[in-house]
Amino acid sequence: MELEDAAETLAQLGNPTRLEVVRYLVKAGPSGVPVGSIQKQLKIPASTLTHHLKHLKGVGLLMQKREKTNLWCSINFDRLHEVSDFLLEECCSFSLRESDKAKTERDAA
Amino acid sequence: MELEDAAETLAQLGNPTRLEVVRYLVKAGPSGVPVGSIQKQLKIPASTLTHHLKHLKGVGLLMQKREKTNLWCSINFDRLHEVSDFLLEECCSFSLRESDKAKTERDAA
DNA sequence: CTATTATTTCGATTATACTAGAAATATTTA
DNA sequence: TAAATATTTCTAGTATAATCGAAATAATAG
Repeated sequence: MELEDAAETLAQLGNPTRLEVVRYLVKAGPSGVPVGSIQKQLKIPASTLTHHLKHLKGVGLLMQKREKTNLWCSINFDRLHEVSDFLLEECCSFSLRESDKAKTERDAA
Repeated sequence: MELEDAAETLAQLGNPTRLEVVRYLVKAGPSGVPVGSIQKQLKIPASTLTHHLKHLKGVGLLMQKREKTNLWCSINFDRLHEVSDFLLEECCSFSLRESDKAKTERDAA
């Protein structure tokens, strides 16, 4: 994943309303939920929700599939993993050291 | 990690200049680098860099320590893990299924 | 104290994002 | 076709963020 792409994806995740939607969709699982259900459950005005869904779709985090009058939304878990992986790339060994250091410092206190 | 907190942290990571700084600091490791080194290496104007560092510090991603005239910057790896964990919370089992499904679809094609 | 180096504050410009009501469009059912 | 439901587009106000040059401030060394 390229830096520009990762930054754009993270920026989209960085809006509280959108992150709430993402969390909701993650919990909904692969089958997803209709736009209207998200709107009612999270109490987001329809036009605002559409706006945010467009953003999430734009960075590939959201997949949509029409069924009758409902538009079903689901999270692209692979994409979520990609951005998460970008953040942790090459830092895990350092991270362990930091955690250990922090723990050591806490124990000493 | 709370949603509002995670969103704010992700938003800060969602700026390409800041993400570049973060990546640079991750590679620099726990010992970190002085502000001036970041500025020269990534060719970011000093005032712009200060602005972004303040943001990263504000969400706890950046730690700073003065030594002589230099201000050393290092990444808070634990914090980076926290936000990464928030993204993947409760979605890993789904994610595997999605990946498998995708793989299956590719194999079928 | 002065000079040097490092970093920050100030100020101003420009651009982009969030929000949501009202109206429009799409999709299905009767 | 008409009615009902679901979703999107349009529009506009408001707010916040990114950028960076110039000047100011810190911190050290001589």
